[in-house]
Amino acid sequence: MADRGAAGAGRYKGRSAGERHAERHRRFLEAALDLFGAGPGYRATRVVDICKAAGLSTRQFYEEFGTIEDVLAELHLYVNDVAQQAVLDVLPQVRDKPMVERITRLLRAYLKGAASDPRHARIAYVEVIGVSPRMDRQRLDRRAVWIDFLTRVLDEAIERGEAPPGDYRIAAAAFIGSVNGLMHDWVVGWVDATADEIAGELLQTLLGRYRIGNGT
Amino acid sequence: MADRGAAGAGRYKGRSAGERHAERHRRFLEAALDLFGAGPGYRATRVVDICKAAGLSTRQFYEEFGTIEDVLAELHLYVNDVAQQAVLDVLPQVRDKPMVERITRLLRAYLKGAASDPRHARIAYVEVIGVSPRMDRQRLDRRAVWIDFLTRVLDEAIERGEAPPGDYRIAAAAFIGSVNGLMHDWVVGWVDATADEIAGELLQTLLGRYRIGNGT
DNA sequence: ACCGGCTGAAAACTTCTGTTTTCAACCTTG
DNA sequence: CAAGGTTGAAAACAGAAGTTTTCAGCCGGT
Repeated sequence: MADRGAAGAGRYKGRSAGERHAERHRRFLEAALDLFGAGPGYRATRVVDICKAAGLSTRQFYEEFGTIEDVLAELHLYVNDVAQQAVLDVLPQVRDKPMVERITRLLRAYLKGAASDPRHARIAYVEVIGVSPRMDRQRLDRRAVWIDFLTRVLDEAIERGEAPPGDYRIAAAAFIGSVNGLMHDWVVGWVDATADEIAGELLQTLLGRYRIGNGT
Repeated sequence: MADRGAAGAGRYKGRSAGERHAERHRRFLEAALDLFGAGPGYRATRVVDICKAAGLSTRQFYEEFGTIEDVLAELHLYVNDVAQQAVLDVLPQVRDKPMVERITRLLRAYLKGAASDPRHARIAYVEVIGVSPRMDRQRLDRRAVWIDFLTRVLDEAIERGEAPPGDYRIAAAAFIGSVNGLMHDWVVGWVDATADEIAGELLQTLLGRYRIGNGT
């Protein structure tokens, strides 16, 4: 009885089990990004479609994910992270700028991060909607982060006297709703406008609502 | 060979075939309004659930509707009609009022018509989203009507000098997106606010965006 | 009272997908 | 080069709904 267990998590084609694992995970995610974001969409995509696009088998799919919804959830977190990182990247550059410019640049950074890849935009604003209580929960969690962020920025605008004081909790939630609503309509092609026009429109909405610039 | 065909579309329990037909149609719709709008929702409702709630059989269901989606489509048109009628009802009363008051009352009327029955609100802002290309088409059609209406009201505000002139086509689309986005979040419980607060918020957004009142 | 349409419940049938299993070919290690 | 893990494709299996059919009983006209 030789040491059979030694081959347990053996190497294969030069890579370790974990590496092969991660590689397939990535291939599944990329296939799903195409299918969900530029193909038939989440609802119309079957497990076998993802497998075919990834060049892998269903058995391997179930080795990586529990359900197809897990794939969507992971993609949702990912596209959100990309947008968030885009905002964080410009944050230090606008620290000492006047509020109007600051908000303009932050908003532009967000939209660039969220929507320069149309597949990302479709997943973030269209495909994740109305899927399940679990996905709703994840969306709500992410939304809470953005509301916090927006609230902090606005509070500072008030402190600096660049916006009239007041309680903007509902207004912040409303603006997030506006972004989601407009972006949805834009992504599905109901609004005929360029990305810049969309950004300008959201900016007008935000500045107009908070009367930023004329701190009465 | 007597006149057998005479019994063709006979009466039954005092009502004609058409009346019995219409009655069942109505019962299916009411059951679905409850299930979609206050129960498990459209996605989680099965044909047998509607039948059970309506006290009818699946065979009768398929005599009235082709698919469960037809039921949703009919309810969507209905709840939209209710909201539209609410707006049309106040229109004559605000003809000669100043713009701020006019828009305030129209918006309040809309929200009252669309959301005083929570089942209606849920169907209009939540359940119809992301269902199918066919439902998307119907949503788009209804949305176009609202954009037309809003554009007409705003053009008149400009004519009267109560808003600065400009091209507001994108802005109108954006506002509709805002309404849908905020109402969605509110209906699913993500925004903790009263109906009046929601109305006030949307009003601030609209007036702020269009600078209504100070026709520069 | 009888005949035939109408009703409502249940069963049967169908289709679509998700999920698991099988199997032959393939790699790596000892 | 033999043994045993690894892979990928296909087949088998399972389950949930949608949809159609059946059938016993009810109703209304002749």
